[in-house]
Amino acid sequence: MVSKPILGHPVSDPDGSTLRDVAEILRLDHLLDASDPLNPRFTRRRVKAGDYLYRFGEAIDALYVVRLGFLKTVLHNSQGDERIFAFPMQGDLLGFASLCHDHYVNDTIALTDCDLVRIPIKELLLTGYASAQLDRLVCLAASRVVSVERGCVGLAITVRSEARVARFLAMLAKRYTDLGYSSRNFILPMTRRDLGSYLGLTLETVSRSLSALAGAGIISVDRREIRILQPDMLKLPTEFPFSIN
Amino acid sequence: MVSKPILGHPVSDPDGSTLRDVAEILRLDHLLDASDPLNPRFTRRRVKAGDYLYRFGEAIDALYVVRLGFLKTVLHNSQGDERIFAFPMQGDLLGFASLCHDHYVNDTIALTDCDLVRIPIKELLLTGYASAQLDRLVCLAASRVVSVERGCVGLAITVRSEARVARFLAMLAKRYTDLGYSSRNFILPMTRRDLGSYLGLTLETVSRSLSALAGAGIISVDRREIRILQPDMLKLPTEFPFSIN
DNA sequence: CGTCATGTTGAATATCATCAACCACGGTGG
DNA sequence: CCACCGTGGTTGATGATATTCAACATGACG
Repeated sequence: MVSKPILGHPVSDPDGSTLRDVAEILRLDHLLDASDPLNPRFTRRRVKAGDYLYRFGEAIDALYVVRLGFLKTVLHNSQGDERIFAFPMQGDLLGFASLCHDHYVNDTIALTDCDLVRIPIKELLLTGYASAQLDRLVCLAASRVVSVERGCVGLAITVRSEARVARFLAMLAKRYTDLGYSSRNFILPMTRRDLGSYLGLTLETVSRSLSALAGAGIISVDRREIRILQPDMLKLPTEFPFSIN
Repeated sequence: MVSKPILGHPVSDPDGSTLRDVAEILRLDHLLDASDPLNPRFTRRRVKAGDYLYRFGEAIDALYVVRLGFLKTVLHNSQGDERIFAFPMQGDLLGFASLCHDHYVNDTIALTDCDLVRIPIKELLLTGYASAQLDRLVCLAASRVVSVERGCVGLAITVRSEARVARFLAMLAKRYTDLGYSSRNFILPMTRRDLGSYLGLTLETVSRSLSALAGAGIISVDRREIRILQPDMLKLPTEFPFSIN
């Protein structure tokens, strides 16, 4: 099942990936030179739902690219409560913020069973070898990380809670569309609490906002199952003029 | 004046910078190989207070590293109001979020007279030449951008307005310390409105929060002039356990 | 079948935005 | 020199909105 094609990109080996595989997962394969048959091979890593990909403070030895599944990126403060600031999914780069430190600066936890490609730091920061192409890939993927996270800042600041939730759903739907999945029906991979932490709201407010959107006939909600009835109505409030992704 | 040493890092040429200069401004010079005397030379760019460094939608041709001064990074939405999501200062990398697009994805405006080093995109994404070292520098500087911006997300989401303002001041003080300036007395380079836009507050709330902190004896405020009286009290509410920077 | 995690909904309270008045400062022009 | 005006900043009163505390519903799992 894992070795099957993902969105039309066949994977040569269930336990390893070429640089080309990585580029395809990142949707940056158009930037790769057609040559390079003897690419480095990257190992695969699988993480079960609820397990940690890495923990705050661990020595950083690799970045990851998500091939399948959902995760959450969590920061714990000294009082013990947590703040989620990203829900990485297929095609996202993980660990980049930690690169300039010598340890991971957050916890990253799988929300669903996940399948990732492991990019060793050595591979990345070493001069020579095929690193030039890899550097370019990582640079551009990282740029996208920044770009997306800026959207999230705007999202978290927007005043009306209903608008925040609506925009989050719109962003998620857009990402599903880009990946070739249905953007009308999907499952929220995170709890209301997680979503609230991400959006800067309490879980009750998230629940109320979802109910309100459902009451207005814009979506229908059944626990984690979301059905978008009026896509246009989701994006309208305080839309930002750059593409999230 | 511009050609004078900055924080002990002499600059060889007032109108050009070597890769080593860039590394020093980024405070990443320890990562550079000692060799490479024939580095690429980067041009300097000066921007007057109030002027644009670049505008949303312009074709992206360069990243910038701030050598001196303060700027603001602004996103305008369709309704015409603006949202600030960064106040780049000395040692910061600019434009990285735009790298994965073919145009700048925000407006960047100088708050004070600024002096920047221009890093052409061609230089960056070209294989060969001294690009390996430059790539490494940019990658790590970009990682820091992400790291800092995540702190800002947490900042913008934190519930109490007073805590947001306090944490912002603490962050700014820390950055001044790192640059070798006084962390007890400094001038806010931005208006209350800008600060509010950045923190997700109105300018009135920012003003009130500053007054409240002053009333508690934690700081003293005279328009843009801030004096920190009790540094410990600034960081206490909802402190995040990773270093901003 | 009970227990736990998750989610919904209600009522009371705290907090921030809004609207508004006012002050200080810097520049311009009479 | 001073009146005038615009920008930036402070402070107050009021109302909208989200949080908090709480009760209850539902589904998963042993």
